[in-house]
Amino acid sequence: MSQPQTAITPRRDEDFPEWYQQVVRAADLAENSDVRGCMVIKPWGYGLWENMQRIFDGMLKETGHRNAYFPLFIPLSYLAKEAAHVEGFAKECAVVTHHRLEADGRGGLRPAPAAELTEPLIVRPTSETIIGASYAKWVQSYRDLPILINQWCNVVRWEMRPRLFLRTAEFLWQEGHTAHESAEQALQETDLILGLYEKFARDYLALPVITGEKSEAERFPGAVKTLCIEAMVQDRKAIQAGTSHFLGQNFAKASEIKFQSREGKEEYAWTTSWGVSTRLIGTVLMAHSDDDGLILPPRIAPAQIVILPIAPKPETRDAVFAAADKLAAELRAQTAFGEKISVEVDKRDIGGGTKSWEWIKKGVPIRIELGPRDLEKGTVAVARRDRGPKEKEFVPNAEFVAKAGAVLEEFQAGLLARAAAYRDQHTVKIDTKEEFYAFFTPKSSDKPEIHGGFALAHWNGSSAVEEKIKEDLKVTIRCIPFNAPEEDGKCILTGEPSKRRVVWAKSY
RNA sequence: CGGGCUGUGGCUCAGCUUGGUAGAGCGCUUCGUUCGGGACGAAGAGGCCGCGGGUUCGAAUCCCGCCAGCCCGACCA
Repeated sequence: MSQPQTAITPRRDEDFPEWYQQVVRAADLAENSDVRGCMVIKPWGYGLWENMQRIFDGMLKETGHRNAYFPLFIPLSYLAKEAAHVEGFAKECAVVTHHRLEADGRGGLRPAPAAELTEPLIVRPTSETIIGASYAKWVQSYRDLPILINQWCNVVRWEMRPRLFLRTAEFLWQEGHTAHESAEQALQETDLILGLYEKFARDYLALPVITGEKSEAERFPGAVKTLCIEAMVQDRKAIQAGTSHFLGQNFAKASEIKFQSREGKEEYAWTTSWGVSTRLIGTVLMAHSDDDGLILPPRIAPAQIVILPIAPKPETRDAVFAAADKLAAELRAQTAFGEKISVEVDKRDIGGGTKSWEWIKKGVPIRIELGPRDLEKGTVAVARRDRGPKEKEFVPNAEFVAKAGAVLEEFQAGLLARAAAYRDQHTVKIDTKEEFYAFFTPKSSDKPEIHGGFALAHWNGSSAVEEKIKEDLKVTIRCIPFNAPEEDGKCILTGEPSKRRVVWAKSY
């Protein structure tokens, strides 16, 4: 029987979206549920999320934030308080209208007409308004500020075109909501959080991201200023991996968050909000994985090392299993990144090759095979997920235990370097309209190949230009990057003068 | 919500044009041989053919309606 050359079909270069779906499935991360647009996150995928939560939650705590929890349901009238906010979210809200069911006389159930709510509730698409209502009660004086609260929760946005992790009707995220005495302090908070997001993405998810500000067209509904981190994934599209919003006094006015200032005057508070979601899982997948499946950064892998006992003969089984457990215990006593190494021993009675391939597809950084011959020689067979699937190295047992942490750290650094090199390779300065259009136009239009990337090009600052380019090419401004030097140039479309290049790309 | 396509064991699909008692591969169970890289053989389990109606002696197959999913457009973390 002839095996496919790669564990995942199709390959990335053949059909990237389909490849993505197959990797999600092969890695056992999640599956579609019977409810359209909603996903079941399976233990391996949820383990990733738990690690992300633990890490980022720690970063928030260190910077003075505390967790709280606000209701899932929001009175319809709350959403209506901020005009731009309504505009942005009204189209995708789930609405609760009844509080009881009754028999419909045909063996089924229906909402009881007598139990209709006087005011419908919406399922939160985000919580600015309901949290604002609480803050309005909590804040009287400048002495009550700042309020620095975060919540981990689910939200619902009724999406038309769901894709596992990237865009689902229900998703998990954290949303931070802060209120401050001055615009400066709120802006500082917005910057602080963006910095945390960048660090989290780079140091833990191995994602090199561009930080910057969104153009008006891409701004959060109701925000004065939206900052973001943008990553490039392997089809060279951009993906917004996290956003931090300066809300000015828009939501404070809508929710009546007022306080008496140091000067004794009544003033509106200045608020921020910011979030990252389970979309990060999809981002990590698309940034690092290959044609054999998922590749996980060790710092977030639910298991960093898996031990596969090779017990061909029943009589060697007990000895091999015992040795595997012993090795696991020794490895767990070691550290990587200053934390205990996580190790799993897979004793399931299935074919050795099949088992190996399962873990390859799940993206475990290091696989250890331990068989009878190793016991005799005191070695282990080490395979790394960032090398070929059949490459393995026989290493003295003690030596591997001693250097396991260092290997994981090197693995993590390698992923980041590879992703950064890929991004840099596909980030180009473009100065003419012709070149710009050529860059973003695939050679085969019916089945577009992977093309494009990040284009750094000048822009006159007008939304009309953005709109035109979006219409022509489906390309948008991902951000106005912070690190870009000022330079004189001409708008890519109009030729008008421009002071700075912005990042253009197709996006998720 | 508009346009195109598809609904058949857990999964991927054939069968439908030309109606005649449900098929394959993978997966699953058991037994045996294997086992240091997706093993092989044998025997099994599993399906109101998306739902409802119609035509017919007879419908997975033809007709009508509905529902769901996928792809393409407008929206989005």
